[in-house]
Amino acid sequence: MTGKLGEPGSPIKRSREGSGRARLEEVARRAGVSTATVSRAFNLPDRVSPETRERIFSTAKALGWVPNAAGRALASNRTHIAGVIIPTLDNEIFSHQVGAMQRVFAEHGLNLLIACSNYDPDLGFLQAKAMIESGVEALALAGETHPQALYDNLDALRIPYVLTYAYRDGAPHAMVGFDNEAAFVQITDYLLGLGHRRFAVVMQPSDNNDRVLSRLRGINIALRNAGLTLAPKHLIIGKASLDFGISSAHQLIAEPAATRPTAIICGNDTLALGVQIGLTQAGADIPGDFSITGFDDIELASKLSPALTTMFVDNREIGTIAAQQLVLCLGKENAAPQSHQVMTVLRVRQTTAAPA
Amino acid sequence: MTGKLGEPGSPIKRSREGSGRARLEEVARRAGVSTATVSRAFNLPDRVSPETRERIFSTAKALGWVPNAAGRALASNRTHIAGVIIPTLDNEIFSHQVGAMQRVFAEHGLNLLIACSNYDPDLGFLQAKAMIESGVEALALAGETHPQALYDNLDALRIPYVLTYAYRDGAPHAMVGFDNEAAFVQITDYLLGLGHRRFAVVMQPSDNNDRVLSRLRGINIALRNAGLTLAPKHLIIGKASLDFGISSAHQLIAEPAATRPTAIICGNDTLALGVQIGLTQAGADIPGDFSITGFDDIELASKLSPALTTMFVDNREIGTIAAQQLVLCLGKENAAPQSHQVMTVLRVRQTTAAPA
DNA sequence: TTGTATGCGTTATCAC
DNA sequence: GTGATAACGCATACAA
Repeated sequence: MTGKLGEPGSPIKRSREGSGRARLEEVARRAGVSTATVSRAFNLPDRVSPETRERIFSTAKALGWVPNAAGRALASNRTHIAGVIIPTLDNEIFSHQVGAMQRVFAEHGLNLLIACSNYDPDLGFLQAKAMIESGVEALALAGETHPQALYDNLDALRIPYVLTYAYRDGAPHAMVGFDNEAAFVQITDYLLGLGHRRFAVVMQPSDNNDRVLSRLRGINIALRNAGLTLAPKHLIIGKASLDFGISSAHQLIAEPAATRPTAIICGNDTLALGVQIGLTQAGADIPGDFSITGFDDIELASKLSPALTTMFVDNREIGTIAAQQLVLCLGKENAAPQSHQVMTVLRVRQTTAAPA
Repeated sequence: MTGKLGEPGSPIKRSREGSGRARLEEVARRAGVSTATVSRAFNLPDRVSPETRERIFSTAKALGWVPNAAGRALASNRTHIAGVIIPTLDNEIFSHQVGAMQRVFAEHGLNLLIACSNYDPDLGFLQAKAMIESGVEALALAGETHPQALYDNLDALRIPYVLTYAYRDGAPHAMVGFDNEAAFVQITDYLLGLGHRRFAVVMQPSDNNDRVLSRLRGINIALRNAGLTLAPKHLIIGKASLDFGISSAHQLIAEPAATRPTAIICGNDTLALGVQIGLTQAGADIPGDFSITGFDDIELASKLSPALTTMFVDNREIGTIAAQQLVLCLGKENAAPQSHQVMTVLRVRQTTAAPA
């Protein structure tokens, strides 16, 4: 039934449907070598004589043979697939991270599966399960808020993983990111240093979002250290869109000048730009009447007038390092990915000044 | 050697390293059923009695068993993996498309591989090959400019594919997108209708980019029909960044007012915003001195002052439809994906007016 | 350097 | 409804 006596013309009787594509075995038969040699020709070319190697390559090409992923994965116990789960691709923060990861993985012969959790940890868990069933060898997850069962599954299956966009000393998992809390302490301290005493915060929703919670914590810590607290009505939470920034601005400027905040800390540059647009529409002067800070430092932040004071985060570096850590783990047995803290940079521009 | 007599305690002697994870066979042994029944319990639950089914589920859970992707794929001849290749994730145009695709694929139990070609068709071909070797069942490719060998490979392997972000009547491949040429004819005609006669174009590079070539063609056709031509120095090509838009603006405003263009057609909203910023910096009045058009209608376009006249493109719809077409093909044998034209909408706002 | 034989973990066929 | 068993396509230990 096997190999060497089979005439090329007689199709082997099959009890099941195959893929219908050429198999390595057929390449071997036509090249007059064994299947082992064909396999070696592609995977360990040095151990095959140049002549037979070339013969194998050309007959494979003539047949249009492509190694079957499943067969290869089953025999070699490697899928060459990694995965990443992020909240959404609509935020350039994450698309930049994913783009950088994909590049690193591709350089190491790994394909990248991607899925979005839509800020829902349970959906993220489902996506991760689906990826595991597709045989991912490593996984990158945005943020720290994931079901314990996910971590348990990954540990049990010995799938290395890193958490991105966040970093905490002493965290129980490998993290590649920055300290969100410290970053917002820095922003708040900077504004306090300018003399601001009345603050507002325009932030994206904190549900299931450890990064946002850290940021709020950072702001509150810095304010408390200055003997201040954030008035509940000055904590404005909503979708990270220009529109929400604009409407928040209108809400803030409607207050009497005496109690009105003089500094507005925004959760990201989109919100900050929205606030800036809204305040400008209302005739306010920036930074004369209000100081505004953003976060991320998107390209537009430095080009508008007045240019936005914000915190630079290198999301591509986060993606690159996270992927590198995972690639490293796939080399060694039992290697665990290392945490890595990425630095942020406060970029002081024109939307901040001392209060009037 | 097999199953039913093996004591749970005695590890089966293996001549090779396995995955080290629990196998379906062990679930079967512990549940006191055959491997076939375990497989059925998960894949065809109706054909297994409720009691044994539950018993199987619980022992599988207790063992932490996860089906091996390779084994399953090899036996079932399905990987449940689709792929998408785009130029870059740094452009929200594509990240929105990918996000929409991922959602549709996930709803149909398919995981999504992603790769970026960086606007290099050869790199794209390599990425596609890598995906094919990972067993993708279907592929979405941005644009039409791909090596013929790629199309040939996909056809030979019977992997259904669609091209996105472009649409042409009578194209040889399934396409989901819009007619870039017609869209720019429309923009140009609109400006001509306002009375403009001197045009400039600020466009992203056209190398290996059929979409950009179509756009330029559209502009030139519309101008020619009006008896006009674009002066070479008024075709400014460069990276689709704010900075390039700004520098292009400075270049244009440096010309003597008599020969200066009165309308500036930009390849996308980022370039248009850059031009707008650059002209405003230079003290020009918009739309008094210059009319500006963008493309894509990003959120910011309608919020800035003056609001940008641009063309709306629903990239999420493109991604959704492309993925749906591919999913449809995976159902039937020999089904080919269908082309679908997505409509664009000219959104006239404040950056365009009749020339002085 | 090359071939032989076998296992990788699952599904599908067929018989019961 | 269930079990036995043969594929699925490839890689690799081992022998030659």
